[in-house]
Amino acid sequence: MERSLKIILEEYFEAGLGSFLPHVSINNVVFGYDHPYLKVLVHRIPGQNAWMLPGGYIKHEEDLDKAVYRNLKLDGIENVFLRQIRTFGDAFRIPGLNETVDIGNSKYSEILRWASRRFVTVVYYALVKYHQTRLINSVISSESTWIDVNKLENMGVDHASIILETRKMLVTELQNHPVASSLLPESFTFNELRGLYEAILNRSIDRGTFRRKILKQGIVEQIDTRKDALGRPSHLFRFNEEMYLKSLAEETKFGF
Amino acid sequence: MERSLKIILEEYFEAGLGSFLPHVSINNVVFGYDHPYLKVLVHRIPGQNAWMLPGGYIKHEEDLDKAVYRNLKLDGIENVFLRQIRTFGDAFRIPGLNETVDIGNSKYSEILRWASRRFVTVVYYALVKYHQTRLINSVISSESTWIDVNKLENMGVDHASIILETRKMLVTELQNHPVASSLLPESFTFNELRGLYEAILNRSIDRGTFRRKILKQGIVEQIDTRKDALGRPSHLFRFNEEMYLKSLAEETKFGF
DNA sequence: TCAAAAGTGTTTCAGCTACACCCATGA
DNA sequence: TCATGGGTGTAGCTGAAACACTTTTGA
Repeated sequence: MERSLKIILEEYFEAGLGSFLPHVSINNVVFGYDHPYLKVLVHRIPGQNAWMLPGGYIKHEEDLDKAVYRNLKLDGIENVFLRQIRTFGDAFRIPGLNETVDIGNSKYSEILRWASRRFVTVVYYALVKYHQTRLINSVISSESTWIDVNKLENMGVDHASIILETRKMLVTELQNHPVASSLLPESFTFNELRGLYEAILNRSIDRGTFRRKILKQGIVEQIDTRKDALGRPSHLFRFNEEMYLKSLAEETKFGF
Repeated sequence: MERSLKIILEEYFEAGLGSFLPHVSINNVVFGYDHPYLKVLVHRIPGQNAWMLPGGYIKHEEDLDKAVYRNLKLDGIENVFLRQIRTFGDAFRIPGLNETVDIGNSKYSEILRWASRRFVTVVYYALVKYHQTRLINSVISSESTWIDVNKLENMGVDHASIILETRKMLVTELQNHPVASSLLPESFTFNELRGLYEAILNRSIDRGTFRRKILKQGIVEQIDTRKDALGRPSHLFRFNEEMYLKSLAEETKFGF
């Protein structure tokens, strides 16, 4: 296992350590919705037990946002809703990292030494359409998977707490903007939409109240009727692009 | 002027360029309230025309937050409410920076070269009690001053847009948490408190509605009566520390 | 005709808005 | 007694919550 990690790292850094900004990394919290579960994307590199958030580094003349898109693409993630959360910058946020440094002289040791220095990490969250996403095992990870956001087990370094903080931001985001559109397929039923809201907010919502509230916002429109399920068939809806963009751009207005 | 800038920079970097993380900087948007104006703190270094946000760099084994406090203290700013906004990371966010680089070999040139490379900047905002603050002209600036947040003129690089974005975050913050306590003196009248809300939200608020709303939250308590002004004397209030902390910690609950 | 799920009606309650009115003070 | 600002009362509106009711389908 040790050997394949070596190869993987050398491949990832093939352009040389000098092509990346030192001391700055990126981490992405990628949310997906698999009715009725809210999930988050994690990685595991060979020979390691703990799950990690996907991440990467920034090239010297690359915009921060561009670097995030590039890294997401390595996992097969495209067409996402992307937003920055914040930067985590405690000097020793990754406990004991320095102890793992090899003292050899190979390129591998050089990489390990580089990656084991102090890093400030800029965290983004991304919302993707779960069922339209095909994960790729990128150069840096041999295993990618979705885990239930309420069952974070075996997360490495400070990534569990990063996910928890990001989850709170997602709640705030949902209350201000109809971001659900980025997590659902083209068409969906009201039940699926409500399930998503319930998953994010982590509580149940009255069916009638929910329906009226969403309909009044005018962000969804009926397109069809589904006849495949048990019980009374439900209508299919899609997001009204125009209204959706409009309410995305709107200033949040509440309180005073 | 050129000469004093040289001295100043050499002083600031006396411990050597190696003591700071390269490519990462900090900028602070410091808000103060001088009834009825919301103000922001800016700097100007010798020989320069444009105003800049105060800022600095992070030491190798220094927490990000600690670096921010250290840099604020250089300006005489202490006891602040501090929150991270986001990180600005466009590769060329500072246009034409490289053109200013001298090609000499002095320590001064070395500093200029170091500071002219690509920087990712982590932006914080701070709320301070304007009338309890005495600005210090720190090593890095020869001029510090408060400017009206609605009259941003002659701001350098991308700092005007950073202030504008931060101002929006402040609005959101105010709607979720009673951050006004960090901007007002110990005691204040309802009119001053309302003036602050109006300054931040940039609109007028009904007197009666405002008073009832604040009183119901229980975050202020009456302490005295002021008799020095024209017209009917107003009551003086102070923030109730307990209730204030409680509502700071509260999850924002609105919308669904 | 029954279970299951979609969809609607309706009552109640809370909170905000706007504006009018009253109060306390100094000139 | 008037101007100036502080402080209160209240009618009307809006919208959320809760829950009961109706509708449409498959078995």
